[in-house]
Amino acid sequence: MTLSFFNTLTRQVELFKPIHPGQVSLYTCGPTVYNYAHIGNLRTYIFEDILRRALERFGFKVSHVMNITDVGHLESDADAGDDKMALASKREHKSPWEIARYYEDAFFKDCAALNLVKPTLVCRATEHIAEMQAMVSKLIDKGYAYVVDGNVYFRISKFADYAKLSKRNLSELLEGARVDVDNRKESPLDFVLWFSQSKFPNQIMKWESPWGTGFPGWHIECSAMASKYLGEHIDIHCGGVDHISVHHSNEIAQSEGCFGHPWVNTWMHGEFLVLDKAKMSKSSGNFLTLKSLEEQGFEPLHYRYFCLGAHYRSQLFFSFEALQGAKNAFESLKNRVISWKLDPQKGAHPEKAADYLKRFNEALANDLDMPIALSILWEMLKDTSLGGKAQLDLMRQFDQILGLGVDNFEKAELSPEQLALVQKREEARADKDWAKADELRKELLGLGICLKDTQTGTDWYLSY
RNA sequence: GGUGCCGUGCUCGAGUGGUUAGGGAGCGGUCUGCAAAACCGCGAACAUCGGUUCAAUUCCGAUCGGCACCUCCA
Repeated sequence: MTLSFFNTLTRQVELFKPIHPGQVSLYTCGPTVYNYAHIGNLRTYIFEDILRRALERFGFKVSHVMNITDVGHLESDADAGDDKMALASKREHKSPWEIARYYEDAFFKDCAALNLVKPTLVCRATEHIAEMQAMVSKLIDKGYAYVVDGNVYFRISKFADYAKLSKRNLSELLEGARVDVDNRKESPLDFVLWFSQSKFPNQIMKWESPWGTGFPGWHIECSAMASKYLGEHIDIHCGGVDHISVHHSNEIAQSEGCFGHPWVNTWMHGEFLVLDKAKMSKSSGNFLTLKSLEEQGFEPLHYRYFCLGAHYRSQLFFSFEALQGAKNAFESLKNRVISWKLDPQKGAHPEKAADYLKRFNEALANDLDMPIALSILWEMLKDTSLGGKAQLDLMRQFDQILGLGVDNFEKAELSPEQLALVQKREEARADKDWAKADELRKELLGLGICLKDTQTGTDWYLSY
């Protein structure tokens, strides 16, 4: 069985073959840390987490690098709009550095809550200014970049393959380009590598450079850091679909211009989570965070499960109703797992487990087809001929990919007061005082506890 | 304006040239003092209009609708 992935570069599902046998270099574009990550951002990191886990299941040693964009960037290369770090800084009365560290920390807390496997290396843009400058210098030397008034721009016309990722022709892009007020550029499509002259002369985050004191363009950080830690030729680079036509196209141009050879073998992009018929936008402030979901009674893992229901290359429409469905399914799954843990029965046909695992892995290998993987999971959950023991074992293996935290599923503890109520009801039942028993049941239900009368006594579980 | 993707039952969401996806919700049943959980069963779909074909939800075209990208953005 071999992994296959959809490669944006070729627009096809391809058999995955690493550059070095048994090893994979993976670069995933990280967050810009001027605000909380919203659930749309997080969907992409969940997709990348499944990818990471899949690679490891198939035996690869993965070097996974993620950047943290902690430098402020303008809304466009044309020096228009606002610097989001500076805005946040003003809003919260903190220095840009404090803002960056605060939201970086918040981001990793969200990741942990979603059971995302940590990248093997996380790197901050502000700690790699020298590497970026070195790359910019090299691009100038090779004629791929030019300096105007202290700003450095990438010369698109020099890089013939500029549209190879976006599959759009240059004249089309030029026609579509919005009015560009930066007349320092040779072409509207040229993008900034280094900014010394911006409308923010009092920029707090700034560094000395051969071209003037300023800050790097947005795209250069990924190229500089990816090559520093993963080399000049990497296996997989991921991000959201919005990055295809600008950010990643620019990264390819500057990296391949600099190195003189192809840079990334496989480009993978996660589709958007769509909310209220509009995409969630971090910069417009219209977004939901993990915290907003928690305030409505949803745990981070409910959201993770919700995301697994759709293929990463399909748009996923968010609604609280749909999330509630995911929550119900997740809790039902959890209760099954707990019952297996408490009473691992041997089934009539535990040997069928191997087939379920094979089918699950096949779905995974087929461009991370999690909706199919989930349907196999549910088929397995309901197949009592396997027996709880085999089902639990299989569930643990599935969960190495799904990341739902099966090992942490435990029967919740009741407080002594709650246990006393359960006891009181049992006594009422023994006395056949049904009215009192029902009243106590109702009281417990108000505390989120459902009772289940069995032959061996009264059992309980948490309602959801 | 340009480019691309998509349109499946009450809902979310896979998939396929002829044969059951799956989850949630709903309904009926078994079980129960009553419940709950579990289990069994049930209903219901492929935007519209043409075309290709023995056969189309699946292929082709048009229309309508939605979304995304072209600008910081997952």
